Amino acid sequence: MQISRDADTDACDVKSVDPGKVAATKQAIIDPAEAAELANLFKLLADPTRARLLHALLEAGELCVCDLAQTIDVAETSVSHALRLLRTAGIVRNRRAGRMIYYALDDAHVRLLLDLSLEHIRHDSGEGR
Amino acid sequence: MQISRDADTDACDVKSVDPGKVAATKQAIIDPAEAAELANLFKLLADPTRARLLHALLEAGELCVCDLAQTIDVAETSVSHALRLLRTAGIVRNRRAGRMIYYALDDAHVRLLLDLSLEHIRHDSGEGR
DNA sequence: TTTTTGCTTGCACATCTCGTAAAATGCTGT
DNA sequence: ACAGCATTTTACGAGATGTGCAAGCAAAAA
Repeated sequence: MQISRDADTDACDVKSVDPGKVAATKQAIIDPAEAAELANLFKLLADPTRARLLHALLEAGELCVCDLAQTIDVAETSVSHALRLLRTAGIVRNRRAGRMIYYALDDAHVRLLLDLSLEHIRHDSGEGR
Repeated sequence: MQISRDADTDACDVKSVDPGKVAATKQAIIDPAEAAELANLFKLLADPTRARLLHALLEAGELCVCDLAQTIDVAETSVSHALRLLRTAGIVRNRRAGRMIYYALDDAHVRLLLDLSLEHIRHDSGEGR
């Protein structure tokens, strides 16, 4: 069980139980940059307010900020802050109509993510760990 | 469909632009408890270390902690912390073999989420909105 | 014009999260 | 028993995050 010393990815002596598998997996997985991007996407969904906001838009199609705030029962300021993040990330889109601003979902992948994860938690509910 | 003023959900005078849509959406979306659960699921994926960890397990099938740490190039302690969260949430499963502990994915939904979101960031790269 | 309405932004604060270091646990081999 | 290794746990500090308040802005109403 000698340890490969060539190290195509790392420099000195590191102990691996299965160096071959490590090397193979190492180049199969996403790089740190992609991982950060992926994490940022999930971070946007990882907040109750934003999750409900997105779900509301998924159901209603389009809503102005005040109705959105009322729907999820959160202060308008919070909603605005949340929407800003989602807008910057390209997940929602907004349209001005007079003094109101209507928001809508603008990302097909996010719809799927929401649906899939809803299914997940609903199937898992009631299971102890 | 006139708007009921009794307010089954809110108390006093709140201004809605489209009260009907608000009421309809309000009962169609997830409640705060489910939203929190959903957010917690996404929180687990919303970290570069955990994302790469999961992706590594997705590719390799099963790996011990030290190999996992080496694969994603992170200190074993950090990996252990990350795995604890994933294990508690039921996303990964572990098996002891001698002094090593092997981890593997234990959630089909999470596989789909990972794949779907990878597709997302790979399709969106370089696209402006 | 001035006022009001709908929304956004900047700031302060409390809270949470992640990684590191150090100590503890559990298993193997001598 | 003891030493050594793989992993976990605890404690702690730096950084990030969500929310409310108050001020700012833009469009409609007076």
